[in-house]
Amino acid sequence: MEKKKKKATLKSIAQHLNISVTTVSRALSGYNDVNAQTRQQIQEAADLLGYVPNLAARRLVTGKSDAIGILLPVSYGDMRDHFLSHFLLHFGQSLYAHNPNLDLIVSYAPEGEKELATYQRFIDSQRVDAFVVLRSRMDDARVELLKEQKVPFVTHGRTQCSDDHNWIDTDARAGFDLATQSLIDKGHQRITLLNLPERMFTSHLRVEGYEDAIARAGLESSIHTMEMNDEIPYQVALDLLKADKAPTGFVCASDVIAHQVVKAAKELGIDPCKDIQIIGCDDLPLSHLGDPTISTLRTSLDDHSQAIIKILQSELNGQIFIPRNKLINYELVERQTSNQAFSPDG
Amino acid sequence: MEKKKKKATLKSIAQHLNISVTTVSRALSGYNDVNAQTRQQIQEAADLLGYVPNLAARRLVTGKSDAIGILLPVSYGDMRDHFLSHFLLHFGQSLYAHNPNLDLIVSYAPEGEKELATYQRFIDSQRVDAFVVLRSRMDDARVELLKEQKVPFVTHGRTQCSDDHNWIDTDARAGFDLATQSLIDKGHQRITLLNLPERMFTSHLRVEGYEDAIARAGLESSIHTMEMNDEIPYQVALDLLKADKAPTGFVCASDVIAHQVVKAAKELGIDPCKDIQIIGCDDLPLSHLGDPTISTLRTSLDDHSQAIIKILQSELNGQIFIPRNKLINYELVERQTSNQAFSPDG
DNA sequence: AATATAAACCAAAACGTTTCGGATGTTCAA
DNA sequence: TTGAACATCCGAAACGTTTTGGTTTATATT
Repeated sequence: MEKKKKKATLKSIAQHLNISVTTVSRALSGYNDVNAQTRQQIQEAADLLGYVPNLAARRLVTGKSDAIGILLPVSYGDMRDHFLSHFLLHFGQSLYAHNPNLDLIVSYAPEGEKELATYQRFIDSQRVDAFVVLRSRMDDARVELLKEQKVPFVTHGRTQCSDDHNWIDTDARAGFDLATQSLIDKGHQRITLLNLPERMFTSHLRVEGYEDAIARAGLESSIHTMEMNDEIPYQVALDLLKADKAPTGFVCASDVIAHQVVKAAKELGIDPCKDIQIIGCDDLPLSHLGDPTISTLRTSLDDHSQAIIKILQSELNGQIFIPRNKLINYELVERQTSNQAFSPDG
Repeated sequence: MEKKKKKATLKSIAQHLNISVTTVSRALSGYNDVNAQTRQQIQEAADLLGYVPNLAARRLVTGKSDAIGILLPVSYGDMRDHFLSHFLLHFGQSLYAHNPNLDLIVSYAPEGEKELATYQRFIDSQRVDAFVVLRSRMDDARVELLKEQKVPFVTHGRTQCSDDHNWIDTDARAGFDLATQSLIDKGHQRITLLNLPERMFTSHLRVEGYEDAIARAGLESSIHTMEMNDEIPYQVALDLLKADKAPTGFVCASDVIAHQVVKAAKELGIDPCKDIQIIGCDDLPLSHLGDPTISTLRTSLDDHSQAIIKILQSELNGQIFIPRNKLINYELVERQTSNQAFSPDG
């Protein structure tokens, strides 16, 4: 009671019980070379004094930081990324649920010349035990750096050399096959894929899935690639819908694109739920609240987080390195733009 | 060259230059009791060897962690929060821009019995120098705890006792005055406020702003309070629109509510841009992409982040404690649901 | 009785900083 | 010539852990 507000340390517990610091330390970390009764006394004293280990001291001596780092790859104009921001929230939660003593350290390293230097500083200061690398690129210098420095990491998205590092990714191939097939099943004969640029690895996978389904049905492939903004997909959709033999089925790489197809259709007096049908991807909030509600391919961010954490965990414990990976399934959520009967005569 | 892959430390620099550790330390931290030439030599050696200070060691001795903590107040069913997730992204970015050596540590402490214990553990382990407290509540135990333990913090949102702690908040009073006034200026005679429950402090401020404008114009106040979900606001809007003397102007506490008003209006054959007009709040992505696009009150998340960081900074440097605060302005973004001429005869 | 084994404990070193309290030599005013 | 003031440097302690390499005592084995 006289120790007042002083922070409890191993030493203070030790002299409180007239015992050595070593024993207190070993008792609290569960070593078995301490007598059951002694351990209990120590535990009680620790609880009483409200002992919480000083992490800096522990980290200094062990060299481990018990922290995971995420260096945000966003740049300034790029802050509205729905996936990234929600992923962060989910990952933080999942990490805590998995182990409340693991810290998540969030910093910032936008693509560019200073990107690698930022990673290097992070590694050197030993702030984190492992990284989660977001927005992985085909040819990703971050991956090379981390591999070379032997820092554990998991990428979100595959890269060129996915064989020799950990990654998780969405199964875009299966997902876009599924979406395309569902339109085929409804009787669509002309189905188009509105895709994003090929610099992203996923874009290729979307093409593969789409073409798998198209080929199975003996239909003709029709793919349009575009940047995603508020204007271009809208124009593309407008042109497509005005053409002869316009497509009736639209599989879109993003809900944002799907939404612009809806807009273009409305403009032309085409019913976006019956005359044509549309499936997007990512299940953005606007998709289930809009008018019409937009069908979409959805993945669970919890699945993403869980998968990453599982890999991280085995990585941090394991002695030998085995590259691990995990594909996350897409689920087709059928909403108004694809859950009604298709009337090809529209 | 022979030191190969060994990590550079103060000691290694010191013996490399045949000089004391103290001097190296003081040179690198910019003290002025070291000769200019010596300092330069040290700096060069440090750069050459790629010296990066070991943060654990520094933290151990200084007792400072150079880290800001955010304990997410979300619970599991509650992960879709648009503000929170985007705020996190922005804040991380802004913090880095302000000082790349400050860590942001994200963990998790949902409202409930364990909430305070989580904070306490965080404080005791000295992981962070300061907290950002999100989703502040009127009567907030976290605030009490942090005040008592004298840990610096800023709340996002005011509390009962806002006088004696740091906070930032949106200026909901001014914002809702502005929105209401803009509808008045368009000629609306019956304007209703669709508000969120009063347990949130902001709800009161919205009422004040709304009533200020209504009173100035000599109109009649009409307020409806509801939970925000996919059903209730829709029903409320439906009932309101069907009634005699239905309101023509709708000021909504959230874009989600605004959106449901649009939906209800469409259902009843009422034009949500001309027969009635609607202003939401928060500028969710669905608002500028939807059909119609929804007018909204917007704040800049960068403003939020900057304000918090500024307060944090003076808090961490300052010796005497002066409670600081900052109101963030709302900006009225006029889109289709309020940027056309109003035709009251509809 | 001697020796091996096991159980329980501990002193001291180490981790890499920062900082306190000088120490040394040089310069300048009186 | 004295001593004060300054510029520059440094040794050693401290921060709170973990871990190494023991020692001591009791028990089991030969």
